[in-house]
Amino acid sequence: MDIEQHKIPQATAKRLPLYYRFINNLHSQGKQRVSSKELSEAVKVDSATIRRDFSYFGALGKKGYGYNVEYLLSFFRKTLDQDEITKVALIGVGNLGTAFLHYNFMKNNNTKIEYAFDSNADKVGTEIGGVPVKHIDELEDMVKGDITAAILTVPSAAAQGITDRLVQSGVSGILNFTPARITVPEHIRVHHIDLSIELQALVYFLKHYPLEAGEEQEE
Amino acid sequence: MDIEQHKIPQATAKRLPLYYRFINNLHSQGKQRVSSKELSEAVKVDSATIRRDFSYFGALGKKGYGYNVEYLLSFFRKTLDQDEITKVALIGVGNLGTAFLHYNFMKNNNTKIEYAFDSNADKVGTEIGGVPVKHIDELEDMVKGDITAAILTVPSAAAQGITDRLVQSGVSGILNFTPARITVPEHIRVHHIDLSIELQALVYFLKHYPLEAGEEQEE
DNA sequence: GGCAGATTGTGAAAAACTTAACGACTATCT
DNA sequence: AGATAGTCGTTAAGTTTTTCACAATCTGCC
Ligand SMILES: NC(=O)c1ccc[n+]([C@@H]2O[C@H](COP(=O)([O-])OP(=O)(O)OC[C@H]3O[C@@H](n4cnc5c(N)ncnc54)[C@H](O)[C@@H]3O)[C@@H](O)[C@H]2O)c1
Ligand SMILES: NC(=O)c1ccc[n+]([C@@H]2O[C@H](COP(=O)([O-])OP(=O)(O)OC[C@H]3O[C@@H](n4cnc5c(N)ncnc54)[C@H](O)[C@@H]3O)[C@@H](O)[C@H]2O)c1
Repeated sequence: MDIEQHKIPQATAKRLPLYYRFINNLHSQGKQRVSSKELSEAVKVDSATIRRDFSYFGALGKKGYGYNVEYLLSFFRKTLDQDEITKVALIGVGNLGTAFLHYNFMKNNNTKIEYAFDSNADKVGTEIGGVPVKHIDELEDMVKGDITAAILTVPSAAAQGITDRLVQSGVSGILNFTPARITVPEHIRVHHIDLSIELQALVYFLKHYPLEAGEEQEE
Repeated sequence: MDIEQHKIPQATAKRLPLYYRFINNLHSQGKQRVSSKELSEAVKVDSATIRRDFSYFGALGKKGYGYNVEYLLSFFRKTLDQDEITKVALIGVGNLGTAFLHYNFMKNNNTKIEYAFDSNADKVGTEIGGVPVKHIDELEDMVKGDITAAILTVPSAAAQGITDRLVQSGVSGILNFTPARITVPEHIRVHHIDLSIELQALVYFLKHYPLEAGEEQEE
């Protein structure tokens, strides 16, 4: 299973959850079939790209017909491992961390925030959005063996230190919201989401890349 | 100025704010010069890529020496228009919106959230993080002519409706945090930041693309 | 049963992006 | 002064991703 999976381009892999969500929507609406063109309009991805993406998994559709929503859904559910839940920890229950805890990532999602951690005694012991907030000293004990990935929303000065501890505790992926570019061993995957940079980049594009008719949109 | 700017690859443009931030840090630390290799370690971008990126703007460095931090900083400040402030509005003062309001985007940044808007009467009239919260009915009046971009943090059901009103009011860029893929006229730029998808994609990569020594990290 | 129209899957081309490699140059040490 | 250890800018190669365009083939209808 894993050998063939490796053939799937990373760009495609990143779009899979997006496809999954929209197929899910269609299914809830009772739609039976969908074409790459329709899907394209909904998710704002070129229809040829969608067909190409799907084709990496074999022939999911039927010529002249399109894709069967039910079949597509069950296929993606399997492919995205929607049936097993991945446990996640969140570190840093501040403004951003609290917002995430209130948000139910489980909805349409195979991930669950099991624990949150903070160094602030006022927050420890509370429960936010159904997630218990633990003291950061308990990090290693709670995470070890159980938690696959971590969401990092601590102040940037603390980012590297916490990262090292997460790595020590066996976490294999980190979603880093701090502006710090953290250093990790090679087998650990880090995705950076840098909100200030996103905003600045948008503004830069507005000024320097005025959109003409027919131009591209970004992710 | 704009004609030549268009030669800069989008991938490069997205990295500029990142470079700017780190150059700023170096400058604060009193560092005089920096090499592409050092910068590479700090921002986790290949040093060849950095040299290539910088070279789109001409010869910013000196062979055998590196880059002068002071010069680099002033160059990027100019290029990223750090001297003029771009006014931004935030729509939807919920969990996520509130977190953003508390965060000072002005710090190291040329953007300022001028107003926030919400439909909830309890929130209207308050001030969060120094930003006044207005009623959504005032959107058109406040935004018109004054605001360049908007941060969208409303429930996804409201996203398209608010988007249409933003477009009507002359906003030219939207940072969309809702899962809805909004439709806009061609001259409007939308960047989607879809946090659920980011988390799901990370998990997918962990399962299907285990990192070997020497492999790549994602943004 | 057959035909018009729709839509896929994909080969091939193009575009976009990254990386390697190296000539030219700087700074510093002996 | 000459040797040594960097370092840039850039050319060229490599890689990844997107897009075009169309034969193959299925649907839906008559
Ligand atoms: N809030 C935003 O909109 C926003 C935007 C962009 C980036 N960020 C980044 O996200 C991160 C969090 O931002 P925030 O606004 O939520 O900050 P915050 O100060 O509100 O929250 C940080 C939390 O981390 C906790 N903390 C501090 N040190 C800790 C440690 N060593 N171990 C465990 N917990 C610790 C604090 O007690 C606090 O609760 C920051 O790095 C910030 O730069 C935030
Ligand atoms: N909170 C998260 O961590 C998170 C994560 C991923 C995605 N999102 C997305 O971000 C968006 C906001 O999430 P949230 O958790 O902040 O939701 P929320 O419900 O806490 O906040 C939404 C806010 O928008 C306001 N609102 C509703 N309709 C409005 C309208 N027509 N005009 C103006 N304001 C209106 C509400 O009063 C509320 O204050 C949602 O689309 C959500 O899916 C949030």
